[in-house]
Amino acid sequence: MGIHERKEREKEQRREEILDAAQRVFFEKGLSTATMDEIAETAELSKGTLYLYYKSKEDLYLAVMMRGMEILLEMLAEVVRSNDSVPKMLIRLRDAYTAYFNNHRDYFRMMHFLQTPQFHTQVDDEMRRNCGTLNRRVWDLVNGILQRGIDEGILRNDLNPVEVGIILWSSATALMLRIDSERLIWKETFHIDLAKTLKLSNTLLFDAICTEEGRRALAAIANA
Amino acid sequence: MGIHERKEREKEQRREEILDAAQRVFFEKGLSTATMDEIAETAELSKGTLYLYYKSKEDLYLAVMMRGMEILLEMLAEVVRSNDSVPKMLIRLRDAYTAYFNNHRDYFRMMHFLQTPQFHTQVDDEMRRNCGTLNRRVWDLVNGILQRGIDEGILRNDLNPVEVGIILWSSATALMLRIDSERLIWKETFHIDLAKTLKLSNTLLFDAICTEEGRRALAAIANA
DNA sequence: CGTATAAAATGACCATCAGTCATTCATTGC
DNA sequence: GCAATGAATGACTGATGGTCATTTTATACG
Repeated sequence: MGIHERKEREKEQRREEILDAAQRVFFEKGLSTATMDEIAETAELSKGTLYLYYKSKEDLYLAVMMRGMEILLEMLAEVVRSNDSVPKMLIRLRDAYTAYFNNHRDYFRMMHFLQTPQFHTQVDDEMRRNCGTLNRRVWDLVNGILQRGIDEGILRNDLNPVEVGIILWSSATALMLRIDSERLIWKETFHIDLAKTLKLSNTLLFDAICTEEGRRALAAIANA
Repeated sequence: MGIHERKEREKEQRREEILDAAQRVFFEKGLSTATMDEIAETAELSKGTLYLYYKSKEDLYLAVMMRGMEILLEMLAEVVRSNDSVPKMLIRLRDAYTAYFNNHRDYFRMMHFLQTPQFHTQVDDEMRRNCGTLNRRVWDLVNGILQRGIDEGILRNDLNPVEVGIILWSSATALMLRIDSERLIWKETFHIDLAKTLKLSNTLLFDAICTEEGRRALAAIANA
C-alpha cells in the first residue's frame, strides 16, 4: 500500500511547485511588491491552496531564500571538500562567495532581507529553525577552515577564528550590497570600481589576519 | 504684511509636527508595521492632511531618516572642526560613528533601509535629491580626512582614499547591523562579544591602511 | 460687521491585498 | 456505486495606503 507514500510525494511536489512560482515572482518583484494572487496565478493554483502549504507570504519568502542558502552552502562545502591547503582554501572561499554573488544575485539579495527582520507576520517556527540550522552550517564550515589556519600557523593565533570569520564575511557582504545597489553612483561620482574595492578589502584583511608564513603562501598563490 | 510669512512658518511647523509624529510611530513599529492612520492620530490630524505635506508613507519615512543623517553629519563635522591630528581624528571619527550607533539606534536602523531600496511607491524627487546631498556631504567629510592622512604620510599613498573610506565605513556598518540584530545569538552560540569584534575589525583595518608612521601615531594615542 | 475668496483640513470612500473558511471536487476504500 | 477523507477553491473580510468632494477656517474687502 504505497498510496500514502505517493500522496506524500505529491504533496512535496506541490510544495516545490509553489516555491518555483513564488521564486519567479519574488525575483521579479521583491517581497513587498509581489502579491500572493500573482504567485497563485503563476503556480496555476488558487490562493487558498498556497496557505495550505505555507503559513504566510513571508514564510514563502524565507523558503525561497533557503534554497539560495543551500546553494551557497554547497558551493562552500565543495571548497572544503577539495582539501587544498588553507591559504588556497581561503582564496577559493572568497572566490566562491564572489561567484555566488555574481551568479545568484537574486538569492543574494533575499538573504539580506534577513539582516533587516522587521517581519510583518509571525514566521513559522520550523522555518525559522531550519534557517538557523543552515546559517549555522555555513558558519561552522568557515570557522573550521580558519581554525585549521591557526593550527597550521597560517593565521595569527592571537585572534579568535570566529571573530575573524565574522569580520571577513561581514565586510565582503557589505561591499557586495553596495555593488549591487550603488555601483553606478560610485563609478560616476568618484570613478571607483567597487568590485576592485571589494578585492582590496579582502586583500587588506587577509594580510591583517595572516602570519608572515601565511602572507608568503598567499602571495605565492596570487603570483601563480 | 507679514501674514504670508507667518503662514509659511506655520506650514513649516506643521511639517515638523507631522514628522515628530511619524518619527515616534516609525521608531516604535518600523516602516511596514506603522500605519498612516496611527501617524495621523499621533499628530492629531486627519490622514488626508499628512498627504498635503508628504507624498507617501515612504516619503515620510525618508524625511525622518534624514533627520538622523543630519545628526550623524553634525557629529562627524564636529570631529573635523576639532582640527586634531589625522590619527587622532580617525580615532574620533570611529568613536563618533560608534556613539551614533549606540545613542541613535533608531535612526541608525532607518538608514539601513536605504541599502535595501525596493521602494513600493515612487519617492518624491526632491526628497531623493536631498538624501543624496546629505549622503555626499558625509562622504566628502570622511574622504577629506583620509586625503589629509595620505598627504601627511600617515596613510599609505598607494591606496585611493575614497576606496579606503568605503571599506572602513562598510565594515563598521556591517558589524553594527549584526550587533543590532544578532548580538545575543553570537554571545550564546560562540561566546563572542560583537562589540569587541567591531573594535578588532577597526584596528585591523586601521593597521592595514596606515604607514609605519601612522601606526606609531595610532599606538601612541591608544596608549595615552 | 457681513460677505466673498482662498487656503487648510477633513473623513468618507476606493483599490489593493494578505489571509480565512464554507463549500466543492477528487481520490480512495469498501 | 457510495460514503469518507482530504485537497483545492474562490468569494469574502479586514486592514491599510492613498484620494477627493466637501467642510472649516482664515483673510480681505465693502
